[in-house]
Amino acid sequence: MWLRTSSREERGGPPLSRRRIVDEAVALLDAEGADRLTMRRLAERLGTGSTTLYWHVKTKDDVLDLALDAIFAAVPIPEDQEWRAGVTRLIGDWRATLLRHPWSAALLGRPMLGPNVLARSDFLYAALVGAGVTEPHLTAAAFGLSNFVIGSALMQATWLVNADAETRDAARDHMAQQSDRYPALAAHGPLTATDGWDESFERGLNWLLDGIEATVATG
Amino acid sequence: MWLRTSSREERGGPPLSRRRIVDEAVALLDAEGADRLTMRRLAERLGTGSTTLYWHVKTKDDVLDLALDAIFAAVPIPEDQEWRAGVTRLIGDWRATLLRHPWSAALLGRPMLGPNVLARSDFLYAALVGAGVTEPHLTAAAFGLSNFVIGSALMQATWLVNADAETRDAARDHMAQQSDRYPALAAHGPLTATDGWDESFERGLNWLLDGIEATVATG
DNA sequence: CGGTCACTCGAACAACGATCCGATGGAGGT
DNA sequence: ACCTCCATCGGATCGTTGTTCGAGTGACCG
Repeated sequence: MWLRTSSREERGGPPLSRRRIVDEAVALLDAEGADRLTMRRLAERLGTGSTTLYWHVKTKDDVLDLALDAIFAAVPIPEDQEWRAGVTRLIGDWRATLLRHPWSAALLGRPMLGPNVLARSDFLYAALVGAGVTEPHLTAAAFGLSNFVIGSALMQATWLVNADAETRDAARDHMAQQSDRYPALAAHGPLTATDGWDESFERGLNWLLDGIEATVATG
Repeated sequence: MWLRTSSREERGGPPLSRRRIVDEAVALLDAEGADRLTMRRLAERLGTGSTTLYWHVKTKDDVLDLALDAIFAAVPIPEDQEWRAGVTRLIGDWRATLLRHPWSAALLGRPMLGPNVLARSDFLYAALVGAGVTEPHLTAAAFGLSNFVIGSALMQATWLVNADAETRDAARDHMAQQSDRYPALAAHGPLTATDGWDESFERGLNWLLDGIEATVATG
């Protein structure tokens, strides 16, 4: 009896649940990246066998979908704000969350239909409608803002993930070596520098918001 | 001698080369999608052994990087146009190419440093500089436009790839079932419809271009 | 003719996602 | 106290993947 191996202490704390699996998956993704997430490794961190996970979850893709939606719980839904301030905050927090979990960039190519994502998309639509934006500008505004955040986070996360000095230096050398072939790029584009990205993001976001705001003024 | 299996006719035509591998990889990706691309299957289509590919290419990721860059050869670099028309064309063709090869969306999370991508980025920078856009607006403009195309194509390709009626209907049902939880979304957002995307894309692009144009007017 | 060089490929390895089938253990009934 | 049931777990295993190793093959050059 005391030699039993399956006491709750020797396993990973509370009983296994979909919730615990997803939380641990996010932790593992944060720590080691998207390609290091394995059902076996995930199970090991949870103190269970790998096959046990399949009782709570149908496939590995489900884990990824759930993990991707889970991180957006950290994006607060603004309340009682003027529409533009609220949208700016939502989009900014959205981007910050994507960048805090750079592995999420690689997963953006799958349908995002989780409750957290839907709730925040719903807020976005509601805020735009409340601002007086009407079709066909409404769809364009919602899509434009979403696409802008996603693209922005994807590009920046690409360089956050490959942040090893080797890749970075190789890229810089590669560019410098062919600076005659890409003159404008060599003169202005620090492609691997993530310094001005926050400011650039804000600028682009404001261009979009200005355009959206103009449609409600002129109809 | 006549029993020899390695005559050129029994293998795949001309001798193997990096060029042929990449072309066939693009064809395979177009035909079956990103997850069906296997070194073995790719080799089979080329009429060679799977391990032979590793003589011309270091890893599978190299094949993906090369294939991703290869498709942008189909994006013509505009010439002799007013800057806004040229940029609009470039971005539009860029998006069209991404959508013509929907598997590319899943690969956008990797550094794009191929010659085709760099040449077109160089044109974008040059066009903006020629228009009189200066820092810090220049970086923001280039990033904003790039991010917008990438995000837009990524979102739309997500639904092109999962275009099976099953997934689509399931998504629609899932939304309709919880329309009380997401009222604004249910009222306006046909998330799975790709109808108005072209128009929405153009609208968003023009908002960005308007904003960029304004910075050159006011300094 | 001998040798070098570019190129090819079968066998093999480790790791992966996924699944079968059996073991375990606690709750609840009798 | 015993049995039954069912949620929960895991060892063994299957098929597939990316990649390496070393042995080949033929063309070309001296």
